[in-house]
Amino acid sequence: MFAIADCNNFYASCERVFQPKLNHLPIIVLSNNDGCVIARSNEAKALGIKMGAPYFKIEQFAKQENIKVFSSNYALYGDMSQRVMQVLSQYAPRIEVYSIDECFLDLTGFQADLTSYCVPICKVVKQWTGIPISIGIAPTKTLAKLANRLAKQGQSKHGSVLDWSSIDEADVILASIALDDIWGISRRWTEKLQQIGIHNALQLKRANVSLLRKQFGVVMERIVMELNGISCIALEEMPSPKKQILTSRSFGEKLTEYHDVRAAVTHFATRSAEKLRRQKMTTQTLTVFIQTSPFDKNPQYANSATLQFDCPTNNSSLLVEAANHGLAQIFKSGFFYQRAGVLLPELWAEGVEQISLFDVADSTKSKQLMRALDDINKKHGKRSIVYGSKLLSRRWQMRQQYKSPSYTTNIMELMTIQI
DNA sequence: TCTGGGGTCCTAGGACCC
DNA sequence: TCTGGGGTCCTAGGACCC
Repeated sequence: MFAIADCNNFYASCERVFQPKLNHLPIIVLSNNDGCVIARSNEAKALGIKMGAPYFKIEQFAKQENIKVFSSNYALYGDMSQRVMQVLSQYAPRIEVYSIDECFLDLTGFQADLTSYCVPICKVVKQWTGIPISIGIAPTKTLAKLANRLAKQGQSKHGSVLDWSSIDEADVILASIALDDIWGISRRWTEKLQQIGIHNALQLKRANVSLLRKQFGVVMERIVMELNGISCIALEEMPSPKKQILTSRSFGEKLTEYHDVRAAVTHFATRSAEKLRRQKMTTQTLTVFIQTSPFDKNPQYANSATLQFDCPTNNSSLLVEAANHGLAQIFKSGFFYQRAGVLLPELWAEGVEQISLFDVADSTKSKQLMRALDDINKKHGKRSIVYGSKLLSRRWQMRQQYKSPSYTTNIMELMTIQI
């Protein structure tokens, strides 16, 4: 038996915790670079703001309707997420933190009425963190997600909690659910399913499984089984180690100069190395890529370069050097670059890598240097020590015009109260 | 002027092994 | 007249998630 707890309009709710005057007012949160809408309060949804809408297209409307706009503040959202997850973890022997705002709970074997068990969870999370959540309960993850969606739509007699098994005519409900509201089914598959006469969740539940397996593969087969109440997607308690690490950004403005892009790439390589070390991993491969904007009417260009290290490493200096080397190979002047990134596509656990027969580098020294670097940056602020090529330019940095303070993670940005 | 940033899994096909 | 059986690894592309 699964429950899924899902924070309502999570990013918008995080902003509201620290500005309660915004309760009941329309709020939107923008993606990095203040590009697209990625979260909306219910009031903003009611005004017709679409998920993913480019901000510059709705800016006028937002002003006109007095919608409160925020840049993404991931320091805040990440910290608030941890608080919510910590509370939830007290209510089940096993949980799976599925995303920044969602968590599966294993309720297998619980004797109590599950709805009565979960209603207080919502209350406590709200009281202790300020974040409103909804809970869906079902024998499979897929059905739990559907129950959660129905709860959010106000279709439960118990407020924000809905147990799938308490629904009298589940098939009638299923018939009213669109295909792309099902977890794992998006636009392409919706179109493909409609072509073979399947138009809603009930039809998919009753469809011929082996036929669907042939046409769509095992992923679709699992979805159909799960709709039928047969659990195929297990709870994954331990986060599995990362298989790749990507650091990339759109630039705050289009860049044409090599040194501007180089500064960005140096930063991405440094960040990637930091992520590697935090996860105690190394990489033997680095890919650096650059691209112009697909929306740009100017000539388009995109390219990448992949470099190999002699031995797996997480040394920032080596990654920065490789990224700069790769950039030199692919950079062409005359283009308006919009985005760049550094990808580490295959990772190793630190210490298990194959070293080179001829490697004479003192790896102990390298490790000590990186530890000193990380310690200093931790103690004295994130960017106390940086690589020189990052200082060539700041023009790549993203726009964040509407960012709220990092209330919970930066002592300098604590909330102030006037009496 | 202005359109995000991370990830994962599966499959088919080709190359290769004994 | 007739030419096996059982595998692995890698890659690209396509789909999906939040």
